[in-house]
Amino acid sequence: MSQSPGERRSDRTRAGILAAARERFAADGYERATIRAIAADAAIDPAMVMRYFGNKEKLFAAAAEFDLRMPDFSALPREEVGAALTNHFLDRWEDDESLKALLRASVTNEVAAERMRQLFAGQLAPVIKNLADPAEAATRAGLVATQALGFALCRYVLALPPVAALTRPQAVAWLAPTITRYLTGTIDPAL
Amino acid sequence: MSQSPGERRSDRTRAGILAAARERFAADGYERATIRAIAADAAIDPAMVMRYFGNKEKLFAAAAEFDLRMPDFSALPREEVGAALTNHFLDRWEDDESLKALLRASVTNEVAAERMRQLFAGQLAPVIKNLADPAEAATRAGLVATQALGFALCRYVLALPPVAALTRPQAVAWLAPTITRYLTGTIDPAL
DNA sequence: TAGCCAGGTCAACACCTGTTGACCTACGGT
DNA sequence: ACCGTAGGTCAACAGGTGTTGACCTGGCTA
Repeated sequence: MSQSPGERRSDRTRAGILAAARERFAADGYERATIRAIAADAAIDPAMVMRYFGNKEKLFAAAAEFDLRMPDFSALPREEVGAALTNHFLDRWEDDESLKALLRASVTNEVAAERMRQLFAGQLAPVIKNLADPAEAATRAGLVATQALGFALCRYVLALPPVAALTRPQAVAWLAPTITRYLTGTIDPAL
Repeated sequence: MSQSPGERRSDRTRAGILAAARERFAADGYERATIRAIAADAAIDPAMVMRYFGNKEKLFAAAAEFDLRMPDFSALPREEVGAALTNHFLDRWEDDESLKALLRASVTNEVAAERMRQLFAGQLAPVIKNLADPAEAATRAGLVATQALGFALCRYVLALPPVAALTRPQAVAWLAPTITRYLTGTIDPAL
């Protein structure tokens, strides 16, 4: 039953399925990405996907596992945090298709939506706790999410021409001040 | 063949189908909203949907027809435009499910995505032409879209708790300065 | 009153989906 | 040489999908 951690032969196919799944989910969303198509991309039988992952939901859960890899910003000067966070988001978005898969799926799939919520509550909010009043961290994380996800949606998913055309420095120049304000702007207690 | 514009008997069912379609598309997205379910909601036979709208894509096109109803902001003092536009977006979002249907669908359906693009290019950008350098209007419209759609996504679709919990005045207080900057902020020509 | 036709029903089609279980195959340990 | 088993194939299932065409029906007009 057990085997020493040298690689099993199945590890490669398992990884292949996951890679294909990430691509398909990212490109097509949850319902249009079919197990048959994913299996075909991985040059494997659809039944293998079931053997390895149980069912489609679990496959998606495995494919959309995602770590924001938030750095520690607390050493940076306060006025640079916004730009650093903005750059980090854009980096993360561009070198890992999982986020696109997660975003596309979370709009119609409740499991994916819940994972999206936990991403911001569990990975972004804690970092913000080190930068601002911890009691306000969740709200500030939510506001950052609106701008980060909105930009990603417009640029990578909808491909709105003027947004897709922005260069990286332009994008950062526009977004960073917004993010900075969401991180550090004062909250009117009268509201 | 022709008939005076007094109401046909079919107008009511046609409207019923459209209302049901809007609800379903808004709640489930394009692929999960089935014609059978829409027909059931409208208490009608699925074949009627086909008779009236031809096919599912055309039904969606009819259900997701949407007018932003942009007011003329040019009379307002410049510093109030951001808040006014923010409020207008929230109003529009909350009293018409078509926008939610369009957003949910546009993430996986290319026709819907194209309609979303035209919404901002055709209805928002022209208004902005009256407020800023017309050459920059498209870019500014795109930036506004990132924040407006991102906020709507987080609040109405994903229901991120901290974003869903914001009161209307709080939401406006946070968003309006962002929108204002996207409308009027200077663009560094060096980028 | 007869007949036409907009408006509506019904059953079926061809296809695609996730999922299952029976079967094959090659290889490592004995 | 043998056989157990991890890894893989194949064909089929049950159910849901968009879509179609044949058929009914009730009210208006001639």
